[in-house]
Parts: sequence; structure tokens; C-alpha cells
Amino acid sequence: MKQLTTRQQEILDFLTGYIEKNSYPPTVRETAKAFSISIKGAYDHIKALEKKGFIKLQENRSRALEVVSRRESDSSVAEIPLLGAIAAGAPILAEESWAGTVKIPADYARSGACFALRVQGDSMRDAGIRSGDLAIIEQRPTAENGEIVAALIEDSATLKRFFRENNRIRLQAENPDYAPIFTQDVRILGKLKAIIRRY
Amino acid sequence: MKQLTTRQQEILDFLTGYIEKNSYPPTVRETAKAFSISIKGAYDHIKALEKKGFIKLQENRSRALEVVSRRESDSSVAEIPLLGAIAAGAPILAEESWAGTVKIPADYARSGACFALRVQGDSMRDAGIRSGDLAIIEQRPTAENGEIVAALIEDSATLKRFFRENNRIRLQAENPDYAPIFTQDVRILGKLKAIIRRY
DNA sequence: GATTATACTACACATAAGGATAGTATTTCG
DNA sequence: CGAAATACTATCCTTATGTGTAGTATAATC
Repeated sequence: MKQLTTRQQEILDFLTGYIEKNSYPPTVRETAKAFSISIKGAYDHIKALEKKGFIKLQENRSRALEVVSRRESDSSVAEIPLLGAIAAGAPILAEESWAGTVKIPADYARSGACFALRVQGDSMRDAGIRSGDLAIIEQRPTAENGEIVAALIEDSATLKRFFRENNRIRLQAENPDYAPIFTQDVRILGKLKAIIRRY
Repeated sequence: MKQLTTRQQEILDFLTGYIEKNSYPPTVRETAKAFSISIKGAYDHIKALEKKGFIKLQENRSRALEVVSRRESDSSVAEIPLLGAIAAGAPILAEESWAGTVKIPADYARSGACFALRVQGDSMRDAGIRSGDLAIIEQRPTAENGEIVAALIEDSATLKRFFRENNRIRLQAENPDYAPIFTQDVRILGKLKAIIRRY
């Protein structure tokens, strides 16, 4: 990305500051007024910032301005979908199965490749996973032996420990009250990356 | 704050969704178009949302709309200290005892009043807390019966369930292998707010 | 049963705001 | 040096946009 002039940096700072404060961007005229310059003067600066890739504009729309740089620094938070009931056959991340989104520190999960599940039941109790916990899952079609995975069992995502055996797959709960599930074909949604529990 | 009608909730969802996507709010006309209703129809809804305090408007300004509710979900990441060994007598958050910092979603803990501990040992196993887990603690000098607290025992912070009895305090592990600790005087560091475990 | 709130349509108006033209002065840079 | 970029002013045009009036229909409330 190209270098900004000091003036352009000032303009950009104003834009981001304004957005921060008002939650919507300023108009060209407001920007002009803030710097006591002409409208075209401000307009040129904004266009220059667009050309250099620091902001995005939409033609003929008021305040249709988005700061693209600066935004990346905000990537410390990832917003990932929280899945509810999963429609059979539908893509995992189909909007229908979204129960909302959760924000987690970005280094916990590459967003886009991750989603969250609310744990139901105590089948993983002995792995220290309790009902109500938030499970962060990284999307994967398969898993390694012994990993905890989210698998699609009867239209809902369930956490189980994954084992590939001779001709079958064993999905093992971590609770003696639950028998292992043996199956030839199971849909692995992803592997467990983190557990978050709130008190 | 007043109750929204389903239609108003739809409108509000659209507004927040639009802002999320474009980083600036929609115009009245765009809102109208999105719902295939007249401009005044959309305008009335927006005015109703303002009246009920869910959004703020500025007169005669395009897109000058701010969603005030929902804003709490706009949390970012808080960086809180991760405590290691705690020097006896020293203030809990003395820099000497820092073993680093960890990033957690800001709404999990007001930073400044919180810190993190790396769980050691399995004394809280039956509460689903495992060795290696990250415990988020909100600083507090005392606690309510039954709460899980971080207490200073022999120069290290330990998680235990807290009970105030007649003349003593009982710190109870959640693992039958560990006997409860009875004490007259214990330093409560804070109460457990969240558990984060990474795989 | 009257009144207020909701959920709209259709039309109209003033102005807010983007964008263009024309021009000036200074600075950067190959 | 000359071209291109920067940093502006002043004026104008067009469109985008908030807001108002008038009216309809239905549901909630008192």
C-alpha cells in the first residue's frame, strides 16, 4: 500500500475518528469544514485516499465511505457463527443453522474456517467439557485418531472423541454412561480447538 | 427500554446488519427498498426506533443513524495479566507475579479488575476444570457461598469452591482425592468468571 | 367505543451531498 | 527542466435523501 502524505494521514485520521465517534462516516462537506478547506479540496483528499487503497467509496452515495486500512488491525477479534440445530444435508454454515455469532480472540480461531457450538449434555464430562460450554470448532472433513471432533449425529452437532478403526469409525463419549457410536459414515464437522465456559 | 414490535425488530436487524456489512448506515430509501415498502413506511419505523431509544438520529443528515442498543456486543479484546507465582504479601497484580498477558473477549471480563490463572492440578476436575485450563478471575476480596474462587494458598493461587462456615472458611476441591481446607484466614483473590481451554 | 399505536401508500419539497469544471500555487521526482 | 502529484478556491449541476402532508387499514389499549 502506498505511502500517505501528512495531510492525507490527517484526513484519514479525521475520517476514522469521526466514524469512531459517530458510528457513521462524515460527508465530504463535513470533512471540508473540519479542515476549513473547500469542498473540492476535501473531495480530492478523499479520492486520493481511495486511490491509495485506504478507504473504499461508493459512487453517488452520501457518507458511503469505508476505511479499509486500520480495519485490519481490528482483526484481533474474530466473529464466528454460533450454530444451533443443523438442517440435514444443508451446508454446515448455511445461514439457517446460525443461532447467532460469538466474538473470540482471533488467535483462537481463523474465522471463516471456524464456528462455535453450545455444548449440550454431559457425554464429554470426563474430558472436562460441560453442558453449556462454548466449543470452538475448526472446520475439517476428517480428523486424527483421538481428537475431539464435532460430528453430525441426527441433525445436531455433537462432540465426541474420534477413532478410525478397521472398517468403521468409533465416536467415543467421555462418560461411561454413554456407549460408543460405531458407524461407517459420519459427517465430521470439524475438530475442537477450544472450550470457553463462563460463570 | 420499550418493547419492539416484530416488524421494528426486523428493521433494527436490517440496520445493524447493513452497518456491519458496509460500515455505514443505510438511507431511509435503502431501508424502504430492502423491505419493499414505501419511503415513509420505512421512515416511520426508523422514527419509532428512535423514539424507543434503540437508535439515535441527527436531523436532516443523510445516514446519520447510530444504533445505541446492540452496542454492547461491539466489544473488542481485553488483554489481562496472566499470573504466575504470587509473591507472598505483595499485591496480587504486582508486576513481579505476571507471567505474561492473555487476550480474551472484552465482555468476558472488565479488564483492570480481572486477571488470568493457568490451572495446575486436577483438584477441580469434577467441576470440569482441568490442568492447563485458563481461568479468568474477577478480582474480589470475598465471595458468596458455593462460588469458585481463586485463593492464595502457600504463595500460589488455587481454585477452590468457597464456603463460609461458623467460625471458619472451607475451601472445597471438586475431586474426592482432595480434602477440604479449613482456615480462619485466607486471601481471596477473586471469583471465577470463565474457563478457556485450548486444544 | 374512542383513541392511540402500528404499518403502510402516494406524492411533494427543500436541502444535503456527491461530483465536475476551471483555475492557482507549491512540491516532488524522473 | 518539465511532468505529475499535491493542496487547495470558487462556482455550478444533479442526484440523493430527510422530511412533510394526506390518507387507508388494522391491531392494541384504555
